[in-house]
Amino acid sequence: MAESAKSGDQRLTKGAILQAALNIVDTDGVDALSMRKLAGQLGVNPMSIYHHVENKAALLDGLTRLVTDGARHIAVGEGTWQEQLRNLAYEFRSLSLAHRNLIRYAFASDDFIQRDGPMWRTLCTVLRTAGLPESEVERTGAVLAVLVGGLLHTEVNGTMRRLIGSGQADDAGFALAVQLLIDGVAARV
Amino acid sequence: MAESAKSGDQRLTKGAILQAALNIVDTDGVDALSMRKLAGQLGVNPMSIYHHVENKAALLDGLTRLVTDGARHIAVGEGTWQEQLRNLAYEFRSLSLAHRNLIRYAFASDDFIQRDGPMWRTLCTVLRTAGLPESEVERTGAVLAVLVGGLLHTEVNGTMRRLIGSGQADDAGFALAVQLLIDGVAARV
DNA sequence: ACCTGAACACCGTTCAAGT
DNA sequence: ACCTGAACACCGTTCAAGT
Repeated sequence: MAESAKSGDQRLTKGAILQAALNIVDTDGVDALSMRKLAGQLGVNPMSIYHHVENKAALLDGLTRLVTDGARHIAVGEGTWQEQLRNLAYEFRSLSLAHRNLIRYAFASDDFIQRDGPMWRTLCTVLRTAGLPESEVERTGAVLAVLVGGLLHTEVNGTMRRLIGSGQADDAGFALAVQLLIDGVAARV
Repeated sequence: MAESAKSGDQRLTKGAILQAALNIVDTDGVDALSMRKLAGQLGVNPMSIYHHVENKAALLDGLTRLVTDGARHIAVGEGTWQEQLRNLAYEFRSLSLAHRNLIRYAFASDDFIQRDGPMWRTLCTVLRTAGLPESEVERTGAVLAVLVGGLLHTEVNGTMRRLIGSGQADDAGFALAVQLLIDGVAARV
């Protein structure tokens, strides 16, 4: 189990570091990630890591970027703006659920939702095709991004499941929330 | 500045511990709170604290409960259900903004939004008077609680201000979001 | 009952020294 | 250029000893 990824390449690379770190975070959470444990996992001196990564914060940043790069290829479909909005929300969701522990950490930081990121731009485009006045597009986009983000944050940390006592709590809660938001937008076009 | 709260009472009390801890969190953030620094602030041996508080996690829990106890006295007014919902949201907001650093931490935990807490109960009551079918009250309540919570989380951590580049970004964003949610609920009654 | 000092098992990070 | 060991300045927490 330990001493992974050390067979062919004796050189330590940033990619290997990120991969091992993501592994720890995915299985044991962000709190379980320490430079020392990560080094142990890589079979390397703890200080070697600092030659490829500035510090622990930068490492976590790199992890977040690695995982959210999947957002660069979002297809929103050709349906109505309601369907496009729903698709976008579900894209955001599956991206978040793929690495729950990391995303839970990322939401706590203050720069997770990126202005002018691919997701943001798509969202604004959809709102424009919905017929929202240009002066309201950005503000509404920000609010929607933040609301869906918060929604996913509570799904990922288990709050949603706790509040709704049912089996399909997360799916049902997310679907209801998205529908509610779409209705809210519809009232403003 | 240091050695505060040690004049009359030589006995260490849980109340004094919580107060000093809240002070540190309010001014320097949750990460700046350590048992050792807290003890220094109280002019006491770090280990003395453990006679009044089980551990650091319990201390932070106590802090959260201390601050959110204000929710016990929420008045929602006599207006329409829309006005009541808006009032409730703004009560939640002022409670959150009073201790930004602590609330920022609390949102990251998985048990901040309490089912059957005073806020939850009020929310469900308002939804019933709005005419929402009983079978949907709890689920809708959960979703609204979670959405407003996420909204406040991003206001408190600065995301909202960053996404909307204006001066009154937080106020405008919150108002818009709440109106959008109310419209969403209106579409379901 | 309450307080304390020493100690344990950890952290992130710096820095000088090695190859 | 990359790696490493020792060291610094911190953590939370346990435990035996004091009053």
